[in-house]
Formats: sequence, C-alpha cells, structure tokens
Amino acid sequence: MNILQTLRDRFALALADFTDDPQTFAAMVRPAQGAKFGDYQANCAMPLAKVHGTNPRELAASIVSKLDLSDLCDAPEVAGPGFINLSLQDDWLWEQSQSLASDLRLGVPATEQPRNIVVDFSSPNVAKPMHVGHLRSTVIGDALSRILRFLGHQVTTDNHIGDWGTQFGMIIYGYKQFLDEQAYADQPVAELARLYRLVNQLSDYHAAIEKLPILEQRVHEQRELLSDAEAVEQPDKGHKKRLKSLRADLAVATESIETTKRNIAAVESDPQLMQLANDHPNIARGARDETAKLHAGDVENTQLWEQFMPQCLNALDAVYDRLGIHFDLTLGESHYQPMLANVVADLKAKGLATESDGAMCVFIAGNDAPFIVQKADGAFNYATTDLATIRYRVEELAADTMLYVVDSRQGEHFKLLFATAEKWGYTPEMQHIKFGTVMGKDRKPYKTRSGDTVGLESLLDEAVAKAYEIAAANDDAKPDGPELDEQTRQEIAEVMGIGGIKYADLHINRESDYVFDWDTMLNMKGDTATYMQYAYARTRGILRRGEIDPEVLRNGEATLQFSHEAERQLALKLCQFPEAVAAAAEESRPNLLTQYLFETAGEFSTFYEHCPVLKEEDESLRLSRCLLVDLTGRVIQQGLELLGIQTCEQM
RNA sequence: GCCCCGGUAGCUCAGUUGGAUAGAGCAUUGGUCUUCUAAACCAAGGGUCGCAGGUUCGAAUCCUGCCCGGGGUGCCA
Repeated sequence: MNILQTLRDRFALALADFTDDPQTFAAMVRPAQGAKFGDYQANCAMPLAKVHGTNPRELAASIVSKLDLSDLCDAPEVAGPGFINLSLQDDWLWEQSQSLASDLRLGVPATEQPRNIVVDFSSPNVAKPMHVGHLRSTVIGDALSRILRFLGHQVTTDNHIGDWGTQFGMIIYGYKQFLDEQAYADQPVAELARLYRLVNQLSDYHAAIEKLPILEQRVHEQRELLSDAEAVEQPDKGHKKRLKSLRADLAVATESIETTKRNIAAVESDPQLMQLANDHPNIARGARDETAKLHAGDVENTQLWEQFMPQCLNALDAVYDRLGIHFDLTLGESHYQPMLANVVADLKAKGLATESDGAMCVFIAGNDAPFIVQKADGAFNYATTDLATIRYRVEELAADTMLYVVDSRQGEHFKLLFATAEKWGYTPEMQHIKFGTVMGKDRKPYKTRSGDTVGLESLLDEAVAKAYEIAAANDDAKPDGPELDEQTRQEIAEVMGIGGIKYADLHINRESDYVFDWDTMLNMKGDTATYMQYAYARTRGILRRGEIDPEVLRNGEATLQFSHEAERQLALKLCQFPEAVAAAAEESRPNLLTQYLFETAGEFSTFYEHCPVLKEEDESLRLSRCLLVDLTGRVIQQGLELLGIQTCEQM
C-alpha cells in the first residue's frame, strides 16, 4: 500500500466540499518535515484559505472535521498557520509492516494502467570504446527500465547504437591502408579502435595545418577589436558586456589555436606518424568516400562492415555483461537506413518538409532553426533516423510511450523531433529524459590529461581494485578473524565496485551537471552503494548467526511491536518503499529511490546500535526485531535491484 | 545576437514544485569495539541559498533587472 497516496485519496474526499479541484490540494499532503510534526503533514489549508479569503486555521479545523482517517491515524492536529499534522497509529503500522512479510512486492502495487514503453538509452558508437560519458545514459536508463517493469509496465529496452556513420568510413579506410594483421588476429576490436584513432588523428592533422593560419588571423582580428573597444573613452551601457564577450571570444580562439598546435605537434614529433600523414594528404576525404560507398551498397565495404559489426557488438556486450545490463533490442542506425528515403518522401507528400537552401526542412513554429531531415548533398542525418525510429516503434512495437535517456545538450533536437513526429501523425508520449554533463575538476567535460576520455573498462577495473582493498582490510579486521575466502572477496569487490560507480551516477539529480572525481566515485563511506550493501549484509548476518529461517519467520507467529523509537522509525520507512518507487518512476528520477534507500539504511543502522536482536531476552520482542531485520534486508535488496545494483550475503 | 540550464556549508550535492528552525555525504574536531560486522554509530563546528528589487500570511523555490559559469544555436550525432 502506498500510504501517501491513501492519505491523499482521503483528503481528496474531504476537500470536495471546499474546492472544485480536490486533487491539487490533496497533493499537498507530504511526509512530515520532522518527527515533531508527526509522520505526514497536509499543507492545503493555507492556500485554500487564500482562495476563499477565510482564516486558514479555521479552515484547517473544518477540513479535519470532514476527514475520515480514524482507522489509520491518531486525531489530526492543526499547527502553526494551518498545517494539519498526521500521526499513524502504532497498531496500524504494525499491521502494515507485518503484511509486507508475506508480500513478494513489498507493498508496491502493480500499475492499473500498464503502458508499452520503449526506453532508449546508452546508444554508444560501436566503432569507439565506451568511456565515462556513456555511463550516465546507460546506468540511468537501466534503472528506469527496471523500475517501470517492476511497476508492471511492458518495457522494451533498445540500444540505438551508432553503427552506420562516418566513423565506419574511418575504420574501413584504416583497415585498407594501415591494418596490422597480427594485431587484428589477436585482438580485433583493439586493432579496429587503433585504426579509428589513427585515421582520426591524421585527418585532424591535415585539418589543423589548413586551419591554423585562419585561426591565427582570427585571433589577430579579435585582438584588434578588443583593443579598440578597450580604448573607447565614453563607454555606453552595453560596453562592459561587449568587452567581456570579446575577451571570451579571444580566449576561445586562443585555446583553439593551442589545441590545433598540439594536434600538429603530436604528429610531427613522431617520424612514423609524419610519414603516414605525408603519404595520406587526403585522408579525410578518403574516409568520407568509404562511408559514402558503404551507404551506396558497395560490395567490399558492406562485407567489411558485416565483418566488423559482430566483433564490435561482442566488445560492447562484454561491458554490458559486467554492468549487468541487458537490452531487449539493439536496433542501430543501420537498421533504419532502408527506411529513410521513404520518411522524407512521406514528409514531403504531406507538405511538412520543404526545401530551404538546398536542404529538406521541417519548420516548427516558434523555432528559428529548421529541423533538417535531408542535407543539401542528399544524405540523411540523425533527424531522419530518429523519425524513422519513432514510426517503427509505434507501428512495429506498438509503443505508446518512448523515453530517451540522452544528454540534455540535445534538448533542442528532441524538441523539434517530437514536434515533427506529432505533425507527422505519430503521437505517443515522448519524453527526453535529460541528464547533465559529466565534468572534470576544471568544469569542462571530463577528459584525462592527454585529452582522451577515460575508458569505461579501466574505470570499472579501478573501482573493483579499490573495493577489493577495502573489503579485504575490513575482513582482516573482524573481531573473530577473517571470514571470507579469496574468491568470495573478489566477488564482493566486483559487486561493491560496480555498484559504487552506478550509485555515484544515480544518486545525483539527473539534470545537474556534475563533477567527476575518482575519490568521490570510488569512496565507500557515507552515502554510497557500499553503505546499503553493508546494511543488507548485516541483516543477513543476524539471521544467519541466529540460525533463523526467513521463510519460517515470515509465516510464523511473530508479531511486530515497538519498544524503542528506532523500531517505529524503521518500520515507517519500510512501509514507505512504495512511495519511493512511485516517485522515482513518476519523475523518471532514480535519485528519489537512492535517497530513500540511504535513509532506510540509516534507520537500520540506528536500530542496529540501539536494539540488540539475538541478545534480546524477551522472545516476542526478539522475534519482532527479527521480522524487522528480515524486512529491511528485503527492501534494501529489492531497492538496489531496481537500480541495477547487487548485494552480497556477507561482506 | 537569440535560446536553454545552473550559482545552496571548505569540497561534492539534496531540497518532495510556495510551507514550520535550509539538509546530507566528504573533509575537520571530539566520543563509542570483552556485547548480533566500527564499511557503523553519537556529537560539534561550518550558510548573506550569486546580487538587488518585487509578489504574500510565508520565497532557496514564483516575477523583473543585473553579475558569474556551462551548453545549444541551418546541413556532426
């Protein structure tokens, strides 16, 4: 049962006498700010009194008189300017908690309106190794999928991989020109990644050589503009702002020159690279041509593509396996490629797409930028693919909801995409589940010192290695000596390390940018996955030491009782699990669930300190505490599972 | 130029859509292992919620202006 929802429903009934819109005001029932205000509080009397022009305290009293909560709450209290404070009855809370003991869903009701939801997340480029930038989409998308599925929705996870773009032209070019056959035989994916980087680097080099004089000229001009502006004697209103913007432009241009120079130096300082660069002056065009040939159905390139794809997909799967993430579908760009011409033709036929500067565009009122569905050179772009994808998901997958877990920087693209799809006649619920950028400590998108992004696998390895040290040190320090064998320690390290990384991404409000920090991410103290995993392991440890069979306990004669405040607080938290799951799903925000789990584990830790379980002499109280312990373990485990985080029986 | 997002404790972040004395974690300082795992617990210090106005019973939250940072902005995804 969702207690919060139940209370709101009761309020809605009572409020019908006071307003035409009882739902809105009933939604102002919330968990109480602090224990001194009871368990829940209703804040609806004040705004409602404003509408009526009456006294809020008196109105609160009238609402209370209409309210029927006698089966679950003590008498409501009106406090302060008109708050209505609610306290759940202890015996009702016992019954509630106890009913969870035999409930596999831990009180979470299955949805009454199941939807057919496609969750689109992760979506890496298969030609490049995954890096930290892919983590947020992957981890958040997986968590949301698990939560929605648990709530009873039909969820299809779809990895919309980049498997058809220019990066494949680079690989094909590299394969034809630079292949190290031995390396390819040994580790094909690593060799393909090397080829990609090499072609990329050489293209950048030539572009840099061409670009440098232009950049230098631009910096020169910007310097002059700036010094002219600085020399103005009678500055007007916008002067300071213009100066600032000029300085910013100059800084950007200067930095761009430095980057360009570094790219040049990286090649020129290496005789082998220099040789390659000289031998392939038109490498960028060459790579583009390979892409074009692939797209045109060239036999050789198609064969190469078919040869590379399984290897690239295997490499991705290795990472997903380790993360415990599964996709129902992996339909990338290539899957939609045959449908693109028809998409544009249809948009044209319906009068939605028109030509502008040679490109086919859909114009959406209120937006300056057009939505370009076919470039002037005739090629299709990701807008075309995304439209084809929507049509496919509606017509073939019968999706009524689509969630796109994608970086918030693509907000405008999705705004135009959704608007275009709707004009086109596809009107499922479409949401851009946006998340902020991962930044380095310099507040710029995260890179290593060399300028490369951090590989995902090395990040996982590092986290697991660190977790192993901590797990081993803690096991060694146990009062009765170590308990874990080597293999178990490694399993624990894997669960802690991977869980920690996921948690680090999930516990932040997804819309904030956040600063990536090894120490924060690998930390295992405080508000981390380890804290919850440890609490879970402790619950299991108690039952194990007490030789208590959970099945027997759950179906036995034990009844809950509260002898200490910590027991009541814990029981209340456990009963609020459905609220946390519902809130996380409603707002597509896993951090609402992590926050709940952290609080639950915190209540358990307090309980653990104050309420001995196995040593309690009163048998009925001991069994009551055992029930709480078992229930806590189940809630934490289930909650973590919904986040894609595993647990261990012993740590 | 236009558009979007952000600015909360030394650091990293919450803040339930306008509610009661602004909260966590890390870091710092002190206390707690002969008692079910000290990966924990208890306590302390730490704040001009970017700045200035406004709206009202009540503002970190809504409105206006300004300052600072990030991002996007017609053919990359």
